[in-house]
Amino acid sequence: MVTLKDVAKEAGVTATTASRALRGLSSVTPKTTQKVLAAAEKLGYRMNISAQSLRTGKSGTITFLTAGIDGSYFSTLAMRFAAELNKQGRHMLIESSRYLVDDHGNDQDMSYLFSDGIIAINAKHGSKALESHPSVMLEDYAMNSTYDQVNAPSVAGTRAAIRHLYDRGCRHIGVVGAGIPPESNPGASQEVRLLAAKHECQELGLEFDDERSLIRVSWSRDGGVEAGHKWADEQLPFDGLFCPSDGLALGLLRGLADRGVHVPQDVAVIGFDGVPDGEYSVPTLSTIAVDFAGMAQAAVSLLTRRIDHPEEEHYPQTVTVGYKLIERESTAR
Amino acid sequence: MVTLKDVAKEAGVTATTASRALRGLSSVTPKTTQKVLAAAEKLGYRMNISAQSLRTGKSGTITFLTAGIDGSYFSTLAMRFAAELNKQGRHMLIESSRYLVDDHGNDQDMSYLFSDGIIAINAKHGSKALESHPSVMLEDYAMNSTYDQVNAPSVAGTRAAIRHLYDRGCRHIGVVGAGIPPESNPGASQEVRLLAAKHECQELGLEFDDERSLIRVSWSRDGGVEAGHKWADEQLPFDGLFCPSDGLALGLLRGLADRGVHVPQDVAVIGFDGVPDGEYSVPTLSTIAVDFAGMAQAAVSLLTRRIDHPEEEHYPQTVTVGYKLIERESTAR
DNA sequence: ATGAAAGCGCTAACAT
DNA sequence: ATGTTAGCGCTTTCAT
Repeated sequence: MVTLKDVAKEAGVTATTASRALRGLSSVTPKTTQKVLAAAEKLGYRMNISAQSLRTGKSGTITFLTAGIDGSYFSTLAMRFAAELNKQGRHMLIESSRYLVDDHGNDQDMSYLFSDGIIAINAKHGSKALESHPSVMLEDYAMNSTYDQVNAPSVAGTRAAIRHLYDRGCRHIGVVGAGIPPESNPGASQEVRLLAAKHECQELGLEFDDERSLIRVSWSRDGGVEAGHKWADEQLPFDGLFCPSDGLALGLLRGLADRGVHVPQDVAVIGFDGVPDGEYSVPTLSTIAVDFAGMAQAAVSLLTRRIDHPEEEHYPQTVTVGYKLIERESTAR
Repeated sequence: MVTLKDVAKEAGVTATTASRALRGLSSVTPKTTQKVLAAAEKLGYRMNISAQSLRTGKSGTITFLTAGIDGSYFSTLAMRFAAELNKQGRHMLIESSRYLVDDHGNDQDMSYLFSDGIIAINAKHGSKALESHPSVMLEDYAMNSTYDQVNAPSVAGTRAAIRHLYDRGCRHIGVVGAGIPPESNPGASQEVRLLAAKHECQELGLEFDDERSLIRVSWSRDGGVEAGHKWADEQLPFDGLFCPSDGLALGLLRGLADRGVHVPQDVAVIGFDGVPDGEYSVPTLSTIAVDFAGMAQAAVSLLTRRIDHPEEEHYPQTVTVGYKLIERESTAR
């Protein structure tokens, strides 16, 4: 293994100078720098990140903590973050939170903690990992959080979606998803969007009943399929359906197709997120496209600041990014 | 920051003993181990991975090197690998190779090299990163490779797909994708599958013309859309279409829908990969489902062996995993 | 079964 | 502008 010492010897300087040259510090003569660079190249030198990290206390790595990256939503989001971090010369470590807790809900494996900061989505508060690092929570929505938060525009976006259905002539709007009121919280965005949908319906003077206006299914593509079957089989009275995620909406489209239902003629459908898949579905999916890139930028910049200036006092900040209503076939009528 | 020393002091032992206790070595009294564990817990000790890694020369991390994880194919694959690695107590670092080369094609950022091994997909040979680590190439297909390879069953799977179209009555089979012969190589699997399709067609006694049997489009969902338009607009004579990736197939379905073409009545379509999306498309997509989990297992075990036994001589190995033909609506006729 | 000492490869602080 | 020294936190000899 080629170490800095080897490079230094080859270049006829000490390790310190070699280190400085490699990092491009201006205190080194251009000529010396050249010699060092040439020596490194010649020997095929690769820096030992562990050593650097041990010495400097920084690893240049951020952990993206998520239950999984399967599905377009997570992979699209994860890619945005990777791109944003790479821009800064940092690297992204993806961890599946599902492997990190034991049966008692305690952190199981903590080795990922060597990263400089954590970006977590749908994580529970108070975990040791989050506490001991600069962290940003995505889609958290907790009030008075001690973490920085970066959220999708769930309220504004949902209202825009409902209003869009209304503008397209829908007067009986249904919402697909799990229950509203006290129910448990498998992702806070779900609850927020469901509530916002209710409010907007009421504001538009539409009837909204917690029992009957909701198609209660799981928050997944399969849940969407089930909702589609229900709409047809139980002859639900909705002429417009809001899905608080594109996955749900894409499943719904499939479920309705199973029953020969025509979208948007028989019922209009709109999703939320703006994953690329909605561009290719049959019919194509109208949706609220969230500014994923903006989320990545915001989160990374929040994190970077805390990492680079650990001495500054930290005031938790909440960023809500923008959205764009994308009108496609599923509401074209 | 709580270090091993602090824990040792709290437990009334030395750092050496504390280290041994924490690692569960049998040379430590159960009683001492308990004391150390309790001290660690009490102080909220978290091991410094950089230090451990510097000392042992292992980081417990594998890099998954890919151009991007967008799209179901990559994210599904990446998740399988993350799961497999987590089973072994290792962690997965995802790197986008697109950020790792400068304009001259040289490695740009090499810091990710701190991982113990690399799993690369669609990577070019000979990069420093790959050379200096235990690495496994996915979907490589190069003969006489010096790397371990883990491949999808491109030949067998493709032939099964073509035969399936044939069994469903198709006698004019078209293949969607970029050109066969000398063309450049944006992913070796593409070329292999195209060739296998040609061979199988010929074996079945079907006409296959390099010019006319191929719908030349880019290897992407948009390429699939374009192929669909072409089929309709140019009245191509195919009654069955093979897409060497599900992305292509899903795009094709959309492109055909744009022109009001009915699948499978007007033309049958089959894909390759077996991503979950095909289960929800309209129509649902017949496909060759690759054993992703098997790929992950094989690659990780190959890698693990080399990492844990660096002294063993290395004979590059090629693993080809299995597949399953999944018959869905797009070929149901 | 436990401890003492050395050192992994790097960089920050302090000379010169 | 460059060198010397020390030490980041851990594990691995080698003693005891």
